[in-house]
Amino acid sequence: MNDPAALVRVRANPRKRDAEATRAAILAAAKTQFALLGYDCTALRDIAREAGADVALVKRYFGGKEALFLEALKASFGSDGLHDWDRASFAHEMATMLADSPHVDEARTHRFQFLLRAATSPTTAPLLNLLIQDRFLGPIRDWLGGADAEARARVFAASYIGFLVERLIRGEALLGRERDVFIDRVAAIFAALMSDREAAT
Amino acid sequence: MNDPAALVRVRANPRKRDAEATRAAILAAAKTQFALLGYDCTALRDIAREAGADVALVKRYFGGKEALFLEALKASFGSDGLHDWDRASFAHEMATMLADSPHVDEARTHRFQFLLRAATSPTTAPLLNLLIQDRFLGPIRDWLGGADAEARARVFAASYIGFLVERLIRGEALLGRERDVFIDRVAAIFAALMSDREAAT
DNA sequence: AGCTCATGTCAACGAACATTGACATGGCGA
DNA sequence: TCGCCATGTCAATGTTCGTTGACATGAGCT
Repeated sequence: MNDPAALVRVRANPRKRDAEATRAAILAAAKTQFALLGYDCTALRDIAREAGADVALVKRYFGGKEALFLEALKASFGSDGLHDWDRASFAHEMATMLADSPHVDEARTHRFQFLLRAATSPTTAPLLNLLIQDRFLGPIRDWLGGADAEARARVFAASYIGFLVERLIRGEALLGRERDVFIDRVAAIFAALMSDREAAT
Repeated sequence: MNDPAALVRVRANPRKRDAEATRAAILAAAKTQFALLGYDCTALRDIAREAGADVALVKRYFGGKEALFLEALKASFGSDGLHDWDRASFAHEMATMLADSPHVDEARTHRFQFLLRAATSPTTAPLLNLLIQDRFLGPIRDWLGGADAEARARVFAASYIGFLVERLIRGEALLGRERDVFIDRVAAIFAALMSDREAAT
């Protein structure tokens, strides 16, 4: 995004003619840009410039914008991040991450921002149904386990996305007691969903 | 959206020269289109066609696309819908609405879809901070009441948006036991947030 | 009726975009 | 060293968009 440093870097380190490296660079830039701006607001030219390549190469290596988007989306969900969470501390840690600034867990945030952007763009939303099932809802369901894992995973995923949007909208950081209450409440939601025993009302 | 019926209707009921009516028609069409497609994917020409007006009138009456969007956004949140909910049945009714097809509560869904689209578009997101505070978070906070209403309203609003996104992504309807569990879990979340006494973990 | 100004229509502009095919060029095998 | 093909570059095309100013027209007033 008008990053002069990137241009300098590109000119300083001209890639040797290497199709694979170029393809990878384009894909990496695509992941970033699509996650940041969404499908509609991302220009192939920007991706190409960020990757230090030409727009025409995008067409050559990926076929077109939509194909590039799909590949970037799939690549972003290659390794899911749930397996390595400690179940005991998960709810509280996740809630803390959601309460504080977006820079705490950049990589994870990035991936799910990508998902969110993809889900809320009318152009790409129809493409997501299957992918969501396989790479998002599925892993969550398996990780949750227990009875009615499917439905709980739905609520889990929905809440998660909602908190991401909230953090996206909210500019300033939460502080003091408001932050504590926010974390406690969010943690309670996740904790409840991790159990297959419905809490008493 | 290529709706021949709209064209026919327009030609059949040509508005008499009435600036106010034309302005209102454009604004109504804008509310629909912006909510449906988001800021970036909505073309002024489509809005004008839907309203049976000319593109130039958009400029004359509103000044430009961004101004029209802001006015449409504010107009969509003129009357908030929380006051008239029955508090006793709120959580379950809201959860049911979120579980079932988008057509159950068209108007309310519509308004919040507008908000969601506005929040997730990089073009319009920066404009939202104040509006969100005043017309969305504020009413929820007041409606919730009790201790730490601010923080609870944040979690409430975030969850709500998340469930809207989930419904947007999910194509098919929820059925049978999955639907029941979904509703119960979502209702539990809302119910917990309506109380200022944190549930025991 | 005639004038007039609010209201509506139209065509065009310039920018941004994805896509495409023609062209240049560097690296590698013969 | 020479030639070829993968790789990279460039310019052009067609489309869509927001915006703009010039022009037409109808309703209401004198």
